[in-house]
Amino acid sequence: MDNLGVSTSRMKAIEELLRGRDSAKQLSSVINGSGENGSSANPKKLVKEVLMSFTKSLLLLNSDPTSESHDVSSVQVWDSLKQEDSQESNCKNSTVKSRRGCYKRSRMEQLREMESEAPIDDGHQWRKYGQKEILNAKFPRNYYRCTHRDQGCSAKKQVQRVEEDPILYKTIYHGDHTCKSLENPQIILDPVSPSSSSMFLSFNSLENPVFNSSFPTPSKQECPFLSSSFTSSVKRECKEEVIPPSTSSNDYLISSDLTFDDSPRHVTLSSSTLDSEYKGVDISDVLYDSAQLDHVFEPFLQFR
DNA sequence: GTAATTTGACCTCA
DNA sequence: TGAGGTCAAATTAC
Repeated sequence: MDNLGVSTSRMKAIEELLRGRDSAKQLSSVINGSGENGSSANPKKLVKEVLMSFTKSLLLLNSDPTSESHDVSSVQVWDSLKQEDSQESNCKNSTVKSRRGCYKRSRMEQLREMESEAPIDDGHQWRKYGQKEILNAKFPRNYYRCTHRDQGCSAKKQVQRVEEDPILYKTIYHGDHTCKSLENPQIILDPVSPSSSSMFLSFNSLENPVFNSSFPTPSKQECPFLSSSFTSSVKRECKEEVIPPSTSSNDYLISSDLTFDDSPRHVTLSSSTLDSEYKGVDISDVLYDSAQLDHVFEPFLQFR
């Protein structure tokens, strides 16, 4: 696609990301104790700036209807916009038993198609209701529907590994969420601290080995501070496909209430959302040098 | 005990 | 007619 039609929202988002990257670099310098650029900046302030940058960028991208970057970690293709087929199945009046298999086939419904390097966590809760071997396809197709179907939410999705590139997962969304589970699926606020600017970031572990090695895909017990939707989805997908942790993306909930202990090299997680045993995790290895930061930001900025 | 997943059967539609 | 989508009982996980 060409970039001529880049919207102002996207340009602003990119500006925000660049600003965030600068702040992250400064933060990196502070953590490394290099103090270059004469940066005596307050690390707390820098963290807030980085988080603010991500938040603003994601808001901008999500509010931009022309943006293809609703999910910055994936390639999204608005496959087709079709009218919802209002035709109700004529099975409505039949008994529960005889209604088996009665469904609206997605002939004219709205669908979105996207590919990502790991099963996408879009912030919504999904329940798997089927798996099907597809003719001439190496991998089965998995069928999910919104957990809040009882609230009338008809959103569904199909997930299937891409044959040509098994690292990729193709996700097709059918219908929109009418449930209130999340109004903005790309930005997940930490339910424990709703006032915080916590947000959900997706880092590609293949492109960012530092994340991969530092953060193997955790279970919920192992990492209770991670978004529950993240851990549940990863757990489910891994169980189905036995995805080794090294091939799944690592999505982490970054909380804004990071604090710093006396040593500038040690960044300590002391979020209220952490269980005591996870407080004191040293993430300085993650934010070690600015070269790695560039690597982290690279996928976000490639849309320029 | 409850919720989620698995899987074979069933149904629709091209 | 068969591929694909869904149902729902059985099973598993928490």
